[in-house]
Amino acid sequence: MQEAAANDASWLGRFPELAVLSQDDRDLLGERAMVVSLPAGQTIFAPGHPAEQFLLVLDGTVRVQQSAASGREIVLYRVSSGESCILTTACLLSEDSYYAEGLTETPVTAVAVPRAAFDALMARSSQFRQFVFSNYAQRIADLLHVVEEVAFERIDKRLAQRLLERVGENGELNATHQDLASELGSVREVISRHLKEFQRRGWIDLSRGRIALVERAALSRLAASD
Amino acid sequence: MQEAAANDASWLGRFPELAVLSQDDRDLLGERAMVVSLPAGQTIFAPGHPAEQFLLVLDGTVRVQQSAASGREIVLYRVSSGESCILTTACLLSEDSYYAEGLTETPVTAVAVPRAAFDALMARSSQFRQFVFSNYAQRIADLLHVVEEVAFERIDKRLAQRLLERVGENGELNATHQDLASELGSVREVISRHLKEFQRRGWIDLSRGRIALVERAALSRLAASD
DNA sequence: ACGTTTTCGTGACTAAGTCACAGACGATCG
DNA sequence: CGATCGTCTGTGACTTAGTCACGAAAACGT
Repeated sequence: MQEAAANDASWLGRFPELAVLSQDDRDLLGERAMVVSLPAGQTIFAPGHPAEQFLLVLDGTVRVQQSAASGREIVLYRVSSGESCILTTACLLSEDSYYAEGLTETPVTAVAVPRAAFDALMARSSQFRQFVFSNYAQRIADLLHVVEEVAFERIDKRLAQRLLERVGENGELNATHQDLASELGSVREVISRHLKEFQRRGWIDLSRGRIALVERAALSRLAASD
Repeated sequence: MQEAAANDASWLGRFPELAVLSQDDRDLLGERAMVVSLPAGQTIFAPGHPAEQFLLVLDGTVRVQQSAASGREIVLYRVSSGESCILTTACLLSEDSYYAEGLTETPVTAVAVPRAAFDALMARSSQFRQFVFSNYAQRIADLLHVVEEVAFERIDKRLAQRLLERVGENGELNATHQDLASELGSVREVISRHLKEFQRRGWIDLSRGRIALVERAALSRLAASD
């Protein structure tokens, strides 16, 4: 973890909801918060290893996922630039362990607000409270969305959605079948078979660790089907 | 909705975490909060119909569930005596609609804290903030548990767990197969078949709208199996 | 007692997940 | 270059879960 100079709160521009803070509150953040850099693949929080800071992501993405004893995993949501990793604060307060973990998916630059500064801002700034609450609300909405998908949606539809979500500018994704299975809380074999069927229909092109989307429209249609 | 006399904050005894509030804060709740009575089957909040008050449940239970377009449902968690219906506050802040709804499952007595009083307490009482945050944390933990179960657990195990959870003092439950399917986010036929199998093994006794647990130990074993 | 509504049972089928193993690709190193 | 090794992918056979289409049985009201 690298620290930048304190007192530099230029990063505040990334968080429109914090722009409304008073000068005093902005100063507090400038003084107490630190910009940190994390490599990809770093664990931010995990069961039995809660985070001690409130993180605001500037660059990169943090993946929050749940792992089962069987080894199966499911991605709950991602925290990206301009968003906060609010679950870390909830982790601190819950006696029950969480079984959710946060990992940096890319190198991440983030602002770490120490617990004491976080508490102080919660106490004195209604705008900051508003920011924190709307973050909670967003994450709860994300979790409800996951429940809905896992409980009620077909896997081929969900797979098509993910392919479209995660495709890069070049129309490709670098992901193994196992990676996609872990995204969706499914297993490789099932994903492999559906990908194969997509390929048979000419929708995608498969190679080892790489998927190229050929017929985006067809995938979109499946992704939007009821 | 019936209101009780204001200024009577004797209900505070039900919330140990609020016992630590200052006298001023307790007075505020006594003055502004109102005890309300709701019949069973009442909708507390629903998509496009958010609640405008922070509810603290004194008696009865509120069921929070999610409904899919197909008609399938899943219970997310229940709010019972001494707990708060914190999702209502998150609902207010989230632009995305929620698709979760809250229903009184029994007649419910609750304390309704108006928005303004809630905001005032959040501003001035760290203990109240602590209370609200730990409520959020608990509900998030509940949601994570639902995700884990739906994504990774077998339906027979989950069914056994529910039977044990929801059985009454007399060793019976009044629930249709459809009710149990809606609890678990499954469908009636699947539940019927598993119940039938449980009965064949002598674990339960079935009659219309009623299930009697005969071999609780066997159900517990299944519920705890990995 | 009769028709109506709700609940439950069941067979035949599709979708998803499990298990076991084989083959194929790509990097690395003599 | 070709052999080797770890990872990734393909596939068949099977179990579990969900869908669809019925029909039968139990409770309910009049």
